[in-house]
Order: sequence, then structure tokens, then C-alpha cells
Amino acid sequence: MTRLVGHLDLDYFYAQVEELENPSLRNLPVLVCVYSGRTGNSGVVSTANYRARELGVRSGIPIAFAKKRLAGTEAAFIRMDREKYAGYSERVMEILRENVDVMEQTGIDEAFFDITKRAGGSFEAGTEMASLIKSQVLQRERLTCSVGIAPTKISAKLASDFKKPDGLTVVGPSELANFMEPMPVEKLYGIGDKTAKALQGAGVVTIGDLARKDIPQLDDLFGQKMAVYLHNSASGEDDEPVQERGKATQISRIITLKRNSRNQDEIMTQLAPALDDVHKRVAEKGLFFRSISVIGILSDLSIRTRTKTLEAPTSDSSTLNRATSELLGALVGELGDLRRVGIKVADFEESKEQSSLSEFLR
DNA sequence: GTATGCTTTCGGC
DNA sequence: TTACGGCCGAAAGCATAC
Repeated sequence: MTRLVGHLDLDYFYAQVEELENPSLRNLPVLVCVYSGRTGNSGVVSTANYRARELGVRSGIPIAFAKKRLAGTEAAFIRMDREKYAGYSERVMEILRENVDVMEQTGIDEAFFDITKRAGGSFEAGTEMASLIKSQVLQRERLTCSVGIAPTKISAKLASDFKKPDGLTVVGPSELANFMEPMPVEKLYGIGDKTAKALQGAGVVTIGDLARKDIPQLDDLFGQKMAVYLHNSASGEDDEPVQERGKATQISRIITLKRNSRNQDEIMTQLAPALDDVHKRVAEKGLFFRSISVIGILSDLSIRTRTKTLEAPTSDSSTLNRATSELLGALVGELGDLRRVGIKVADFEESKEQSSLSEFLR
């Protein structure tokens, strides 16, 4: 049975929210930035609106670089406000949830959904539903999004990416092969620079090239698991179901140090608010964690981590602080100066009250 | 060989 | 000339047990 899978992506999300709240920004280059606090311009661009993209500024580049690129224009540099965007995101996801059979949020600004049932398997009906979702998001939240409808998750994501902003692309089963074939392989989820290079060596440039390779050929290059994944993805036969995501599996916080340092006290002082924040978020959700990691980023921006797994889950802040201190010591001992440092907790269990409740219900 | 668990790195947005 | 965040989930890598 052919599925109707959808993918929704909020257009240049953070920057669009800023435009929405301040319409005078609409025709300017708008950059939502993460300021690290080290120097005035230290940090990166998180999201750029389309006007800024036309001028060569995109997400991930240093703010100082963007400043140079946009010298002489009236560009708006805006500090990122994640909580604000999360509010908009939650309301949009709720609209989506009301209109689909199953939905799977995969980021703050995107989600997969399945409408096979309520569209009765019809792509015409599916198109109407996608249209309705888009207009509800626009009416209720004043935001545009791009939506794709196709038979699988991978093809739905390609479809939402096909026309943006404010796009709606529907790819029925009979059009699927022609739609995917000409696209470069790196458009496929899970194929980055490294895999794309390796594929290019084997004469594979487009998704169509990849679909024509058989599994044994790919097995030699990438191993069996990856071979099957690549083959199915490129052939439009990926069968990953759309599934509601459960609770978060990790909670982390990373900061940039005022200056590079290997001094444990100096680092712990700056890390303390992040530790408090992580502990607060864990407590709010009633979680117990068993794994604690310290993340260190060196001056060359490479990332190193050290992890400690506890005997038993805890929510105790002094345990968190002690373990962090210990892991940090190990990390700076081996690596020397750090530029940024972070803390992560994971391997969650429900709080005792909740687990006895679920036991009782069972 | 296979399943499992833990640590580290990778890659998307 | 250089410039450089903060999250998340999953894969990869490795060890151990059977």
C-alpha cells in the first residue's frame, strides 16, 4: 500500500519570526546570530533570510565575515532568542498534529507526518490537506512553510526542499523515480561530503546513478548496512515509518570561555550557570540521568568528550557538579587549553514517582 | 558470530 | 588576512559476555 508521507519545514525560521515581530525588517538582510560573548562580534550566523542569502550570507558563517559581506547595506543583526522561537514552533507543531494521522518532529522547525489514512490513500486528497495545513499555519501563526508530500520519508524531505520558501510539492508514486533521479546524491539524508566523495569515485553523482548500483557493489565500498540503506534510499523504497518521538534522550549546554584556558577553577566558574541550567531542565522534566559528559572544544574547533556512567540514576546537582569537575580535569589534563566547554546528561529514567505510577497502571 | 553496553565522534539544523 | 554556536539524535568504534 502506497503511503502518503509529508515533510514540513518552516522557512528560514528564526529570521522569519523576527520579520514577523518587526515588519520593517522585511526588505532588509536579516541575520539571527549567536553571540559567544568573547568579543563584540564573536559568534556565528544561525539563520539568514533570503535577502541576506542573495548577498552571500548563510547560516554557519562567522558574524565578522557576514559584517564584511554586508558592509554598506542596512542589514539587521539580531541576537538569537531560542525560547521565543520554541513558542512559535510548539504552536505550529500543534496545528500539524491536529491535521495528520501521525507526526514526528525532527527539529525546532521541521517535522514528518503521515496522512495515508485520512487521505484514503489519495494524493489528490493529500494535496488538499497539505494546502490546508499551510494556510492554517499562515492564518494562525503568520508563518510560511514549505511542504512536501511523497510516498516515503526520504522523498517527502526532498519534496519539501524542492520549492521554497512557501512551497508545496507533491510527488506521487508514478512520478517518484523521475523526480529523484537527477538530484545530486548528497541531497539524500545521511550522505555528507565524505560519502559523496566516495560515491563519486565509483561514478555515482546523481540519485539515479546510485539507484542503478546493486547492493553487492555498494557492499564492497560501504559495508552491508550502509549498502542496503543507500540502495533503498535512492530507489524510493525506504520504509522508515513516521513515528511520534518519545521524550528527549539528552540535555546539554555549551558555552564559549572568555579566553582559552586549561585552568579548572577558571573553567568551572564560567561553566556553573550552564550546570545549573542543565540541572534545572532535568528537574523540570522529572528525569533521572545515569550518564554525564563533559564536552571540550579546542582552539582548532575540534571536539573531544569524556563520559562517566553512574551506578544508579540520579537527579542530584552535587553529583553532577562533582562528576563534571572530575571529567573536566581529565579532559584538560590530556588536551590542554579549551576554547569552549559543555556539559551533557543522558541515559534518562523516569522519576521514581512516575515509574511506580506506571507500574501500578500496568 | 552475535548481542549488548559504553564512549566518542559525526552530521543536521 | 582572519574571522567560528549551541543544540540535538544517531552512527561508529570498541570491549565484553555468551
